[in-house]
Amino acid sequence: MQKEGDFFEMVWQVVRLIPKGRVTSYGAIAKYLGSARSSRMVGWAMNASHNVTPKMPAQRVVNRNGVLTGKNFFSNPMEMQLLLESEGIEIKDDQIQNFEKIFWDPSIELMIE
DNA sequence: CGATTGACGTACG
DNA sequence: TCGTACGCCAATC
Repeated sequence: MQKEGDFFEMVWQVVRLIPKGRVTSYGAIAKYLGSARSSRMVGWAMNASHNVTPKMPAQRVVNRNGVLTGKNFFSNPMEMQLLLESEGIEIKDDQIQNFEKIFWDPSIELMIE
């Protein structure tokens, strides 16, 4: 039935697959879905994620800069950082440290054959 | 129904 | 190298 939300569903599914202590970017997810330039749609999908269950670790999704751009969309902006820090991710000034090291690329980790 | 915005990213100057 | 403009697609005004 929710076929009109296939794109959103895919985004949510990928986000749920993000391992603990790892993060990914909107562009990576969009690229994995086949539309690297549709990164905005990923953001929209996350915005709709508030109405989806189970709640996905949206805190693990950041922009390509490694900055917590969507922290303002959480119940409490600092909650996003706290959640990431709780997973072992180091954050400084809303920016993820060692972003390249903990970066989780679905198109690579999920291994598209 | 048309125009604007939006949790981004890439291209161009 | 940094700043600005444009593009994607969908939802909202």
